[in-house]
Amino acid sequence: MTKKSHSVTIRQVAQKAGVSVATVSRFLNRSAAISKPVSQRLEKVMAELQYVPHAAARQLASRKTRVVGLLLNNLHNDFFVPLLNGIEGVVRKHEYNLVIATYHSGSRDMPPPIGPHNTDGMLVFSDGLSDEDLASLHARNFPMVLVHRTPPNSLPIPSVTVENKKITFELIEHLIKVHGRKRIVMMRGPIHQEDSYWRETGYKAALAANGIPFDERLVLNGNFERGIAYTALNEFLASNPEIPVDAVFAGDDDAAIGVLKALQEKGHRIPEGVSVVGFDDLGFSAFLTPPLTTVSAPTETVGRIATEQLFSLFDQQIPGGVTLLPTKLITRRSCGCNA
Amino acid sequence: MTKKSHSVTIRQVAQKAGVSVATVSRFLNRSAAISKPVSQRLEKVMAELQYVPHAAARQLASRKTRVVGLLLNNLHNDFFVPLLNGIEGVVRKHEYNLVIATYHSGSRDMPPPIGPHNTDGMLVFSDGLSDEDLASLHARNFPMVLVHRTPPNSLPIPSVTVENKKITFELIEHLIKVHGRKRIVMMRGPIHQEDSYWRETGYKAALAANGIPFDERLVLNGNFERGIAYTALNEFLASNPEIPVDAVFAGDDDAAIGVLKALQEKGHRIPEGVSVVGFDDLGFSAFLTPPLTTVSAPTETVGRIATEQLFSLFDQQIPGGVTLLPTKLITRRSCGCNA
DNA sequence: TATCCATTTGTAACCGGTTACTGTAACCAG
DNA sequence: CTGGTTACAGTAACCGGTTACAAATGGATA
Repeated sequence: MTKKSHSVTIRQVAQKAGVSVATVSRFLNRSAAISKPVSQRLEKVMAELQYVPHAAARQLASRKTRVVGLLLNNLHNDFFVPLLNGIEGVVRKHEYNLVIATYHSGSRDMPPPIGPHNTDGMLVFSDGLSDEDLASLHARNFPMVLVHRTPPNSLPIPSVTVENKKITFELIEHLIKVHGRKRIVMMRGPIHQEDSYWRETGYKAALAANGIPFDERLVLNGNFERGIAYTALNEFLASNPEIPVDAVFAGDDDAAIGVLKALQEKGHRIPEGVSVVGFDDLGFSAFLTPPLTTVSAPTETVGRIATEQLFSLFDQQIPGGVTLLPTKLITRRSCGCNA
Repeated sequence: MTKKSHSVTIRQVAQKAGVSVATVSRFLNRSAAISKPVSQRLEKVMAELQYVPHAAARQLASRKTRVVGLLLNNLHNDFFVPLLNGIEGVVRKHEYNLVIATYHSGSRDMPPPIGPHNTDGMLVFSDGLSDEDLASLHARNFPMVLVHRTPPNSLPIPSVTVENKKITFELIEHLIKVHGRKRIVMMRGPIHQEDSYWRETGYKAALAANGIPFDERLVLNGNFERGIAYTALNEFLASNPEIPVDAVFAGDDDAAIGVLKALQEKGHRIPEGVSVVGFDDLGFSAFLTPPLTTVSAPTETVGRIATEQLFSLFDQQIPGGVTLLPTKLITRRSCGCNA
């Protein structure tokens, strides 16, 4: 067993090509003009030696990591596939690397795994970093873009998210006005998650606007996860058989899967007995049983724009403020439409 | 604008604590015993200074990155959520970082973004690395675990995947024997993808075992992607109206979504007119219209085991050979069962 | 008290790049 | 022929840690 054989260094390349290390470095980074003959010689030698620059050495010397971080609460939702896809595309285009890590408010006894020490900047989609953490990182001039979260104290940290409140208002009002629903259960998302907060606000506003009293008992914790939503709704149904639920807003499409399962197992007919609606319009949502009424959110675009803004921060360009992408109501059968 | 303010170094900590840098380093890495009073003093000083070790410097000196890489063809499939979840959990448990990158055979003009120069080892779920690439990395002693791919030339590279051929045989035979299907379209996955290969083999074997002649025209490219599957099936239906298709094996559940869409748009009734089956049993599959008959594959477990094997390679432990996880037929309505 | 061993700490040479500063050659105008 | 550019290349000091080796400390033993 030879030891880790990445032993080809810039000095070996330099020696073999008969030039100095500075020349090789400049050639690698295009940081100065190198004469044609020398360039060609270097190209050949590097190929022969299979030279690959050592990332850590480069990072140490140049003080840039060429890495962007993505901090997530968890990885339990199909929502992350389009998001990651949008992010990764931009990261790769810039020839950076992407490190993803989960970190949520429950892990606050350990430091965040990514930060200024190992990334040039990061995308924050996590409640693991408190407002103070964000402020302190921002004060240290660390490039960040918030995803589905607005900056604290109106700090000039760019933020990319989607419109939640108005569309949820529409969604709930649709249930009330078009389908005559009155006892609408709402499954909350993770606590302190902003989408969740605004969706709840929209939900309450729609109830109020239509003269339906708000009933605290109808708000459950679905956590934007099918399993948790399934359990929560089951418990609710079992312990409150006297409440005549006629609709469920699942919080998001993932949770909607758990909601459908729980309701169908109890023999509820959807949408005849109970309407179900979600949020996000994930790829599968049009094909659920029944097809899910939901809100389409441009998740891949969120990822793409957020990452582009992060890179523009690297270039010291003006930050983008809060970017609020439009959402759209998608009515399918699960609410009672298209029957 | 102050410059990147991560300026607290180990020497400052050492000076303020009145010890040498070696002591601080040893304390950080627990690489030698440090006396109680010194430890406490260091702890306090590091907190005061908010010292965070510089990852690149550490990597350079210790010749370890504490990073594991994951190479993927793309990020277009919900399949990746459980896979990533399994991987990330193990990575975090070991206090490593995870960098994910897409790299497929079409990107072969550029070098892979991750490798020995920036990771301690990697998980390969990608056709971007040829068998020769793998062999060469393995020869250089670079820890790797293959995911859904078997090692070339029976090289001792651990590999974790799921049983494809036998279960696909069962799946197709189920269509034939139980539901009397004879003209079964098969949507291939990405070319050179092994799951795809074995599923195709199982498909052919089932046809042969049941006296159904293989018809090349019925094999389409679905690429394990809903959009591509949708387009491919649409084109097929449009240009071969004379072929009386009575079943479609979508290749995987993601493609099944596109298949359902294309068939339903053409007015086919599922499962009465055409049976549809998938593979993977993703979270949504039981809730499609109609519920999808598929094969359940322990994807999160694949991710977890593969990552654990990678870490055991780091410890020089004996590699694990090929791990073949069991799969299981799940019959639902889309094939004609549970009508 | 002198000697020895074990434990803890310190000094300084790396790790493999980047880059400020310097040097040299080639070319031009005067 | 000389002085001044311009264009390219080289030397060596960093970047912030790790660790081999050496040394100091202190307690036990003779």
